[in-house]
Amino acid sequence: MPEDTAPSAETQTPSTIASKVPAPAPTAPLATIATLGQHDGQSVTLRGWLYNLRESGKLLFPIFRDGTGTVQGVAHVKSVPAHVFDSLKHLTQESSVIVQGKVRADKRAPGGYELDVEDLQVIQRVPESDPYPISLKEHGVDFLMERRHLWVRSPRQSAILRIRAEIMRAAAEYFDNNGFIRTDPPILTPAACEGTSTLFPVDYFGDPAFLTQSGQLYIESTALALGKVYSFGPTFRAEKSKTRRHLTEFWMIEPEVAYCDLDGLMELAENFISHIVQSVVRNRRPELDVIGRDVTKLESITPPFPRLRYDEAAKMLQQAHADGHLENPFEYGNDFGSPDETWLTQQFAKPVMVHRYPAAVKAFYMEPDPDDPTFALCLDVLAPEGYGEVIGGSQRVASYELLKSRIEAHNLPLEAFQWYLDLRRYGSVPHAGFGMGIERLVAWICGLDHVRETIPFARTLHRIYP
RNA sequence: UCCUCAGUAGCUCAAUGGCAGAGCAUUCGGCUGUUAACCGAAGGGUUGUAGGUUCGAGUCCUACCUGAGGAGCCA
Repeated sequence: MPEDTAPSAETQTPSTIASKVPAPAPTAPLATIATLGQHDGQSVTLRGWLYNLRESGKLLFPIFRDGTGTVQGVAHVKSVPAHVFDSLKHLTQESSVIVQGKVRADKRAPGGYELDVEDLQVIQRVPESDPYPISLKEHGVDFLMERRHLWVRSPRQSAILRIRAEIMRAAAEYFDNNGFIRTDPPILTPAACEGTSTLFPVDYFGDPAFLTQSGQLYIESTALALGKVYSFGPTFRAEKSKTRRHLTEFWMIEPEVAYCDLDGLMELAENFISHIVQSVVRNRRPELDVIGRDVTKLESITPPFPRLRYDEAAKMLQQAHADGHLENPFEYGNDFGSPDETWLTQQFAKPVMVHRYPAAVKAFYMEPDPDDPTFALCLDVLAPEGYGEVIGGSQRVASYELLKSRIEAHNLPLEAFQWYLDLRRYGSVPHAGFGMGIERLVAWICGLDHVRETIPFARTLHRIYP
């Protein structure tokens, strides 16, 4: 209730007291800007902030935001009480207000409705001596990231966070509706999962420990207990990557399925991604419009996705270099470089699933292809429009002897993997899983050029504030 | 770790080696339908740091700091 949330005059510093005359709280029923259409012709109370203020003589055009959207108010000097007009006229950007007004459909309004202001209660007035730093004009990346705690209020950033939330909801929904059990792995781990990436060390009561880089090994365990499982949580990489695709802390959702092979995994991946994209198209259309995303490109994301063996992709890359589309030649047997991957995804309208990479360039736990053991039964899903890898996964090594020799060949500490080897000692089965980076998926679906805008507070190589 | 680029007013950016500038923001004034409103005025500067070249350096040179983009590695 407004009476409960309004700070008393005693708790405010003199400079932020809204008015010497305490304004009575508006009494009309509460509404949100997103649902104004249900109140056409009625007086409602909105609780929010002043986004912008324009004026034209005796007319004021305040734009309010409340977290659900923005609406333009209209206040004429003759139509509102004098103290309301005065405090509105000198109101500052991002001051918090409770405003009462009559909803009126108007063709000139971007959202279809305007609010004829009737009453106004200023909760906290931003002093003009220290104005809100993020103006409506252009700003640089560093300036905005330094004020990320305020930047999230902007319509574009809010829309992205709403789409992110829908992506996470739909992703969990897909697994929940298809018989998966969510089993979250630990974030504090005793050793590297893969022994490759650089990890963040932490002191665990005097013992060394690390922040997880993947929950995969742990959910292989729960998959053999529960059949179909997934995990969803933050993961950490201490690599000094400095690109538009990298964060040091990011969210990953990982399914793992017992009695699943590579073909089953590819089917899961294309259905999973399609479900997420179509949920966003269906449930977050206004937000996609706010950020200017071409929705037709998302509507076409349905199964099946194109599948490409590593061999075929390699031939395409070599041809692309011969034709002058790629600067550097692709050397068969290597993993794809970033420019290779970008070019490859631009050849397809849908995500492309590249499978069966050379085992030599892939992780130790990947099952070799029985048709040719120099290849791994693995899968990368590359998002279109140049976005690149959003999913990496594989069928896992099922044989105890092979897994043990792989661990030794990679110079990994065998004792740390005894529990993992147990999964092959007691009822080993073919199983497979993948990990999907949420931020890269958000970047692709939103059409962003950097992952730092896909998460409320991005952690990058040079940023841990705010 | 390597390569490239940048750092000037609160913000975004100009300034041939020769007086430190504009738009926005802020304050004041004007305007009864504005859409990042517009018009007029005012205040606002240790040009990232240290050194060097020069009659004279925001500009040229050296080192350093900070950030951005890319490579590698990955989701």
